[in-house]
Amino acid sequence: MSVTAQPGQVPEPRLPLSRDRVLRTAVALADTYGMEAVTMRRVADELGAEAMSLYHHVANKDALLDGAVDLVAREINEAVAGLDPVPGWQQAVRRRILAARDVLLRHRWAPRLMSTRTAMSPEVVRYHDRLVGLLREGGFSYDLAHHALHALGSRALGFSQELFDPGDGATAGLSAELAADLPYLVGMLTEIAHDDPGSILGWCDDQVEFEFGLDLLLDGLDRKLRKP
Amino acid sequence: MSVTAQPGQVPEPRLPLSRDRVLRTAVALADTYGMEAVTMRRVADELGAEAMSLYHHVANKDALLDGAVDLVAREINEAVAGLDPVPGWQQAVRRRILAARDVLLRHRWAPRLMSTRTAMSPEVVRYHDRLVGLLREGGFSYDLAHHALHALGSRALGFSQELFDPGDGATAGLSAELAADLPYLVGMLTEIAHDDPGSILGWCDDQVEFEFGLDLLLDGLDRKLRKP
DNA sequence: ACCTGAACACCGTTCAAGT
DNA sequence: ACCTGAACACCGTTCAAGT
Repeated sequence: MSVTAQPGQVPEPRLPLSRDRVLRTAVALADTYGMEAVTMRRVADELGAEAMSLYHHVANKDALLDGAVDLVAREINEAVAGLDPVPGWQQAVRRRILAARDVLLRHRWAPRLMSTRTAMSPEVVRYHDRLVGLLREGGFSYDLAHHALHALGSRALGFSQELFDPGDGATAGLSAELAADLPYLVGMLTEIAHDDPGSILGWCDDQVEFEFGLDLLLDGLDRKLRKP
Repeated sequence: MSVTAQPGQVPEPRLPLSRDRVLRTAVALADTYGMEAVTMRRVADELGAEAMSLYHHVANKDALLDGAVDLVAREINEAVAGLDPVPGWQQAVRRRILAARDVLLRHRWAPRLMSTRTAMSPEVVRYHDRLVGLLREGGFSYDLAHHALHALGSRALGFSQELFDPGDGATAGLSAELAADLPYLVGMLTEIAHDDPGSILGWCDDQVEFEFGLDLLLDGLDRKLRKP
């Protein structure tokens, strides 16, 4: 129903669409309902428009997803830019990466999308440029910095691939039959359950494990830096 | 056209479908044409059947993909089982992971799928059980082995997330304007191009970088093992 | 210029029906 | 039991048409 403006009532003049509004809507939808809710029809609906209208602001769905990733990466760069300087390259890199991680924890769909996108996000590239800058200031050769980026992989941006999410019942799914074939995993689970009772379901603290892996890499890099 | 058997000619009695045939066909399709070719209709077509027939052997598409991942993981476990024993936990783990990687290089679609699947593959779990076994024999506590699995992440199975694939023109895409904002990445690229001319496009040797990161982690773990 | 409706080619999947 | 055709609800996208 199209209505002309009425006196004394909000005319609802519907903001015109724009690339930025489209991308922000996609991000908001993914934040709230997950990636599978991000369809052209749904995004348009949220904006009070038709699916086809989006194509005037975004080349196609791939471009829309690329744009959404770029928006999140910009948020990371802004968070990282606000960080106080810290002495020591290792601490500086560590804090920067954990700050990036904080942003990604607010957009849990983003890591998977980032690793799927084929086009590279300018903001993601920018993030890595600044990270190399931090390493250079810490005394890294470009060659070692390059290896460092590869070694860190997705950890540089604050996430790492979790192969199983023990949260959804890794142990619960272990039938007695299956367990018999998995002596080491069962041993690991039972011992840790004994040391720390009540932690068997969802027993892996993601943050702790992420930092463990990160520190292992940073320590190793520091050693290579000192005696190449 | 349905034909009755004719004398002197192959009757083409079409093998009956089976879960195994369905899964193998899915893997073969993905190997040859990539994941996007794996649709219910296409898999059925390849088997000379209708899409709906697959549902008698596989619960739905998700189950089909889970099964395909499991098939690849089984291939990894078989390859790994054939490895000669090696002294030293670090070398043993290293060789096992690189053997897993060799298998995944034959199924390039599999890593992405493995990290997307929500259900856990029995064969993937089995792989990790044996890996923990190797660590235990090397003197790891269950606690350190647990941290080690998390630290290795997808590297344990032989892959790691590449954020950009420099193969598709990372440097080519750098306009002069953009480059001005990326002093460190440009510096890195130009220096390495100078040291190793002709390697600018696709200059990152995936295998070398994978092993660099892997060794960094294994060295770090060894240090923790010796003085906890 | 920006937006839209109808239509197309493609999904995964349900259901009732065939053998 | 195993397999199938038609149909449904949902995609992304093209196109011609509206303002």
